[in-house]
Amino acid sequence: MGRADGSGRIVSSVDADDTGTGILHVDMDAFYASVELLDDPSLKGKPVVIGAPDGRSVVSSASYEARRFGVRSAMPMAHALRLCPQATVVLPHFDRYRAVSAQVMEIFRGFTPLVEPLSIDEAFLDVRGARRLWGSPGRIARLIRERIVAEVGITASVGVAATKHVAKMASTMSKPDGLLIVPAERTQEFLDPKSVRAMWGVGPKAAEALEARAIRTIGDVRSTPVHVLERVVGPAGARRISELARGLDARSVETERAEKSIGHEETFETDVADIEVLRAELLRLSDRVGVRLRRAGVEAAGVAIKVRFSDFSTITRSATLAEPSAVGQRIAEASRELLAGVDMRLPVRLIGVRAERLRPAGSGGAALWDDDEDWRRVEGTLDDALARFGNGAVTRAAFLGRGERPVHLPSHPRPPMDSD
DNA sequence: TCTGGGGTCCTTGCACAA
DNA sequence: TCTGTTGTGCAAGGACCC
Repeated sequence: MGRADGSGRIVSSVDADDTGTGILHVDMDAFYASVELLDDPSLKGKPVVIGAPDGRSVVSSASYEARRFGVRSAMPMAHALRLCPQATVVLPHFDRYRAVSAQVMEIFRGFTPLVEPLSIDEAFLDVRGARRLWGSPGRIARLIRERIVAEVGITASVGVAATKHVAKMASTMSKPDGLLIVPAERTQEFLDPKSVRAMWGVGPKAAEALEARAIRTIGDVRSTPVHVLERVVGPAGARRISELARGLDARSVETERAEKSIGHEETFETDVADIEVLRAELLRLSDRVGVRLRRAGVEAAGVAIKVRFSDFSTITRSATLAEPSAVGQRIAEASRELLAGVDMRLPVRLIGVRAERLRPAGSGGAALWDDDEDWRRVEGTLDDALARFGNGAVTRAAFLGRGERPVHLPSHPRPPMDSD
């Protein structure tokens, strides 16, 4: 598997066993900071913090030199600069990060088409079908790391395992600039002693609740009955962590993922109590959301707003649009109506708009078809439904126009208790 | 210390349809 | 006609991730 190398990370030796593996998790090291160092070599060896130096911003990324002072991502910038006053603060250049990210993802796709980008700086790869061309998963991981350094000039850490969850944990432990391989048969040995906090989906709240019941390691999770875990993290969470603790993770590497919502939010420099300023901000944010919806070729069936008050309490309000839309003006109208229903008891720190329940543009209609056995909802027009199922079979049908609110109808056989 | 912005998923409560 | 049951969708809030 791997050994500690004295710097806090655990890495595998060159000849490490990779039997039974095939999933790679590749994670770029201090990505934004690394790209900035690449573009300005004079920053090398210095503590660098990415973010806005003013007001209410937080740290987006920090070089490993800055991390030695305790600076971490998501830390308020003011706090970071108290810990490390000599740090160089660099404004983020997201377009540049996206370009470098695309370059790295292309390197991945040179080894396997099964690449699932998780965020701008990390991805899962399924290399089980690439053995004949490139060799074992461990060898592929080494080649990928070498190519990223040679062609992009930054470093990445890679976890190699039989499942996504273990691969991700392994890459985290090997950071920075490391490689950790967990052969399939040693998965349990790898997982058992790790803290529950290392598990995907266990954040500070869940970890605290688990630890309060003396469930501190992944091994403890494994030996705790699911019904006990359910009381701590709910039924879905219990099922998930119970399986992950046993090394079970059936999730495959997915190359396609449809966006489910698109939103924008903004924290004001100083809190705002003027409703007209808030309404203007909603229009501005809605316009940006509309542009992104149209670019993506989708419409929103719902709109949600988020309001964070000066005491950091946060509320959300959402509504279904009369008609799915990708027009900023319509989204703004809906947002303003939602805002009108909010109790503005305190000045506002942040306001946001989110378009939800996205669907392909122009697909707002649906035919409802009843053959006396089963209701079905068919995307498209009534004619589409008749063409598909035939006039004779359709005894009742209705068309939901784009302006109509969808009617709730079961898409399954009626339950036995049905009384009509 | 004083908390960004982009998201996803889960839980709870309510309303509705049959 | 009314009621209990069940499935589903919506709304709101919260945890979590990068």
